[in-house]
Amino acid sequence: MSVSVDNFLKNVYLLNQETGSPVTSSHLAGRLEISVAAVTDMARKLGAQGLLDYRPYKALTLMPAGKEVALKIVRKHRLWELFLYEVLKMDLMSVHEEAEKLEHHTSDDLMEHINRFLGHPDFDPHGDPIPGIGGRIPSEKGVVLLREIGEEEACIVAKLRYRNAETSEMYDRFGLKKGIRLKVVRMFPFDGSIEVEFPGGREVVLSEKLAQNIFCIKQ
Amino acid sequence: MSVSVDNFLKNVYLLNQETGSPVTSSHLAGRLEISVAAVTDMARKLGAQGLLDYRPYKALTLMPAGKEVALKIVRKHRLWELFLYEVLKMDLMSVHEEAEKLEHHTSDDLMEHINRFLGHPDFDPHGDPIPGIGGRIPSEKGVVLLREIGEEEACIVAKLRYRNAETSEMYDRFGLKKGIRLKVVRMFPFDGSIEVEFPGGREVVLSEKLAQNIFCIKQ
DNA sequence: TTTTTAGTTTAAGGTTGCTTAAAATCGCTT
DNA sequence: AAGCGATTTTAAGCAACCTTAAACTAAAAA
Repeated sequence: MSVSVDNFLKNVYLLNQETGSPVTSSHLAGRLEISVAAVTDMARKLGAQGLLDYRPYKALTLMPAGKEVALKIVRKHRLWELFLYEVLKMDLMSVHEEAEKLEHHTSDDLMEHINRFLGHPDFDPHGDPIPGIGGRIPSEKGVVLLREIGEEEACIVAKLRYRNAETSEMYDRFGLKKGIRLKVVRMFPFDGSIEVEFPGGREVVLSEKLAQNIFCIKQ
Repeated sequence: MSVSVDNFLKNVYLLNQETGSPVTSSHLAGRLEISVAAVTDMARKLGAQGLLDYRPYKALTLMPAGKEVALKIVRKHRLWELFLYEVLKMDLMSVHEEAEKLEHHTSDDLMEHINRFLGHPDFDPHGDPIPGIGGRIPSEKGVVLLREIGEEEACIVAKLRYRNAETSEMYDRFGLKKGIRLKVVRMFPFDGSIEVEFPGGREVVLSEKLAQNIFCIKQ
C-alpha cells in the first residue's frame, strides 16, 4: 500500500465518522488538498482492487478490505500520537503532524512494541479511540458534544477533536484540556455559541464552530 | 528533500566511509539496488543543486551542503536504531530496516526529543558513532578491525557492522555481541579467516568476510 | 418538463524516479 | 598508439500521482 492509498482510505473513513454523512469526491478532495479529478482517478483504481465501493457520481464507501486498511492506519496514527505525547513529551500541537508521517512507515511489529510500551491504551491524547488489531473500536460511552449538556450542568472534557494547528492553539489559549471540568453557563441559540465556566470561576464564550469539536461526559 | 535524494546522499557518505575509496556510479547503483543510469540522472540533478560534486565519468563526492544532509540522515538513522533497541526492546536484527524508513520522516524537533530521552548518546547499538547536530562525529579511539589484533591477544568487541539481515543472523548464531571479550587464537593467512576464543573457552573460526565487519578494542 | 447549476468524469499533459538498450568515453594492455 | 573491455552517459519509455480544462450527469429550480 502506498502512502497515497493509505491516506485516501483513512480519510474516507475519518470524514464519514466525523460528518456522519456520505463522503463525496469534492469533500475528500478538499480534505486531501488534491483536485477532484485526482480523487476520481484514485477511487476508480481502489474500486477495481475491491477496497472501495466506487460507482460514478455516487458517494464513496469503504468495502471491508478498505476499512481494514483505514482502521490500521488510524490505529497507527493514534498510537504514535499518544507515544509522542506521553513518552517523548512532545507538544500536543505537534504530535498530529508527526504522526501523520510516521503512520505510513511503521511496521505492525514496531507498532505492537509501542502498544505494549504504552500498556495497550484505548484512547489517544485527544481522546479519540484507538482501534484494536481486529478493528474493534473502544466504546466512548457517555461521551457527547458539549452542546448536549444542559445549562447549569457540569461535565468533564473527554475529547478535543484535532482539526488543524489553529484549533489546538485555541484549546491552549482557553486552557481547554482533556479531563478538565466545565460548567455550561448559558447557550446562545442565536449563533450556537456556549458560555462555560472553568475551574476557578473564569467564564468564557466558545463559538459554535469551536464547541462542535469539544466532547465531554455529563456529571 | 525527497526520500530518494536523502538516500542517495546518505549512501555516498556511507559507502565512502566504509570502503575508504572513491564512490563510483556502479558501486552506488549496486548498493541502492537501482540501475546505473538512474544514479547518473540523480547525480546530475544533485550536482546542479550544489549538493554533489558531479563531473561526468568521475567519482562522486559530497559537497559541504550534501554532506550536511547525509550526516543528518545518518544521525536520525542511528538515533532511531538505538531508541528502538534500548527503549522499545526490538530485536537488533529488525532495528535497521525500521530505522531505514523512519529516518526520512522524522522532524528535527522529534529527533531532539528522542535524543534527549536517550541521554544524548554517542553510539548506536551496533557501535557506530552518532553524528552531532553540527556534524561532529564522536571519536572511536582505539577501535580497530579484528584482524589488527595479534595472535594470543584479547579484545573487547566494540562494533558489529550491519550489512544485511544475514550478517546479523550470523552474529547471533556465533553469540557475537557488543561488549563481549574475544581472544584471537590464530590467523590463517591462506584465506584471511581468524580463529577466536569466546568467554567459556568456545573456539570458532570466522571467515575473512565476516571478520571484516567486526571491530574491537585491544586489551 | 425543461433549464440551470453544482458536482463528477474524461482527456491531455507534467513531474519524479525508475527501467532497458544503444552510444560514448575512459584508461589499460599489447 | 590503437584497440578493447569496462564503465558511464544518453535516449526513449513506463508507472504513479498529480494538474487544468473541457465534457458530461444528476438532481433541484423554474
